Amino acid sequence: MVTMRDVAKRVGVSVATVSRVLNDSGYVKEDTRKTVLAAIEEMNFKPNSVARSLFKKQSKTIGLIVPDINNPFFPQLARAVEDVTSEADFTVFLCNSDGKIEKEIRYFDRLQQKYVDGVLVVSNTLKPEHLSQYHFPIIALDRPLDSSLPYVTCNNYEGAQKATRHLLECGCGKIAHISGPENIANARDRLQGYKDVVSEVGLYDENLIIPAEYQIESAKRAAFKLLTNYPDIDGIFAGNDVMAIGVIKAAELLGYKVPEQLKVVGFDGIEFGDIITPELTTVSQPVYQMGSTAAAMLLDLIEGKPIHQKEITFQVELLVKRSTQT
Amino acid sequence: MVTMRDVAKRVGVSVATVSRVLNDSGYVKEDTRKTVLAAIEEMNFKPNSVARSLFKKQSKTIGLIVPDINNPFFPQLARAVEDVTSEADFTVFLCNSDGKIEKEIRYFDRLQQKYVDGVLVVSNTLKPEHLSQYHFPIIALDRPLDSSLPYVTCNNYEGAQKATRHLLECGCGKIAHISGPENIANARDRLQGYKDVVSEVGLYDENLIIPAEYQIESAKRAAFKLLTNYPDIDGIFAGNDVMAIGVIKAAELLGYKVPEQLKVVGFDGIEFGDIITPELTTVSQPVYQMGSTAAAMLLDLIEGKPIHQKEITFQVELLVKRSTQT
DNA sequence: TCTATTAATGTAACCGGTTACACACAGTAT
DNA sequence: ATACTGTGTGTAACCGGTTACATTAATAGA
Repeated sequence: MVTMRDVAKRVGVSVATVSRVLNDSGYVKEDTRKTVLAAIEEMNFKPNSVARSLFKKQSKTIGLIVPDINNPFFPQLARAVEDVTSEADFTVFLCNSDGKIEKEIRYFDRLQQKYVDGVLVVSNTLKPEHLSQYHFPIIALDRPLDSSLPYVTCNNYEGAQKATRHLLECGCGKIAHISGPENIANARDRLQGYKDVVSEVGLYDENLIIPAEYQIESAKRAAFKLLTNYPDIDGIFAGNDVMAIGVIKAAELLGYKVPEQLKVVGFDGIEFGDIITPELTTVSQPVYQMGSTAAAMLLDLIEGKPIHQKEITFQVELLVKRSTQT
Repeated sequence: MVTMRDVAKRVGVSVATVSRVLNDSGYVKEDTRKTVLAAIEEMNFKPNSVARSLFKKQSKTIGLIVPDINNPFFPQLARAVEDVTSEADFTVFLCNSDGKIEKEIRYFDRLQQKYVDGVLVVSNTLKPEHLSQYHFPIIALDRPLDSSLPYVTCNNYEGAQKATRHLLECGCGKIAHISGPENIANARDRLQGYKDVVSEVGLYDENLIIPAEYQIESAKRAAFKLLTNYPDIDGIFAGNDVMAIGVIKAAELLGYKVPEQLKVVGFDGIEFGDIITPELTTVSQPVYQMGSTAAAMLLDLIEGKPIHQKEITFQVELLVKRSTQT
């Protein structure tokens, strides 16, 4: 590997001069600059970022911690984050925590040891006391961690209301909800949005709410149970799209016609909602935008820029498709 | 940040001794070891991996370059890679190249500057002459790059044959193929597998082959064209699952009943093949296993272990579902 | 003419682990 | 008593950029 000293020796200047050329700092005579640049080119010298990191205590690197990149929501997010940070010459460490706090902490430690400049994290479990020891900016994504930490999320409560109202408007009289895991904030918000709307019109019934795991199979089982116990259910709001797909699968198996006999709404707006038959009505989050906004915010924090807004909540949009057509 | 010197000072030993304790190297008296360990614990000292990297010229870090993490094939791969390497205390840089060679090279340069210990890359464009300047192990994933480079892939040719033969066995007499981009090796292999089988039984017709982009919309258009020009097509083998979904969507719009009038087979075995109606018959690749194998191989290369096999080809499996039911 | 000031460059310490080498001392073989 | 081996520890150079500080020359201002 060619080092700065090699370049300096070749040109006959000191390493300081080469460094100055490289960083456009201090005074360098135009002639010298050109010679140095030529030598750098010729010798194919690439500065060693590890050495630089060591001295500067920053690495042009960020960490992205998600529960599982396999969950269709996260690749979009990861892509957005990578696009924005890569543009600013940063590189992204990808970490899968499975939502387990030990893994999250292990990753945080590792990332700190590698001098990451900041971390974006999707977590339900981390508390301020875990995070206080890390001296780099942290932004929570999708799920707020703590009021002291900046976060980017979407309006889950309102989205759930929109979904539930839409089912009412479609003429549904018995609307069930398959909710996400209770320890996930957005699942609680969505549940609350549903509850408030059905209560408003006097349709609240706690037996029509079943929690599941944000996964197809688990939602399928939940839907089975619901539809078996209450065959007259005519609308189901699922806590996310993946679960809504499970609902449609279950309904199909039980001989329900969607949307004629049963209408289904999901949440997230993942791409695959469109491939199921019938296409899925859903509350769509601007996932890419959420990721890119969070990433841009993190870069600002890293550069020490003031943050205009510590908490950003994106609005969601109801996309009406076949699964709720009247 | 607590440094080794802080710990050394506190205990009253030299940094060398602390380092020996940390690395279990050289001689350290049992008493000393305990005192040092206690101080490390108490002071919450975490060794700085950047400093270590600088000296050791390796970073416990690898790069993973994929075209686009949004493509449903890659999250699984990424997850496998991260699982295996994380276990060995490595961290993964995620890079999205969009299949563009400039981006790929930019990432390679960046990764080299960060002293990555190795790279896993999915690419169609990189040539040995681009790669020769990088002095860390590289493994090609999914698509072989060059005979000199180790790679992990699956038997695309045979898989395509299986798919096509299956359509024949289902009684199809006019079988079309929507192929992937010509510059992608696996697309060429799949095309060839198809061609060879239809030729064998005298059904080859070049008009029944249309190239598309490994994407839903593009495949939808291709299927439209095929079915419009040749309404008696009764079987379509799509180059991947995403395209197969496009085919089913197109068939639906044109009023074809799948599988009664038209049978469809995909390739890849992505999870979402099961959510479409009818569920998709596909040639399934062991994606997770491919990723974990490649990662394990890379770790071996990094540790200087001999590689038993430079080229690993996984067998694929035909999963028969509703979309080809007779 | 003498002192500031700016331009241009070099020297060396620094970031924080790692390790070659030196040294000291114990125990053992000769 | 001498030489040798094994144990335990410290000193300082090293990895490769960065930058505070020093130095020198040249130009400007008094």
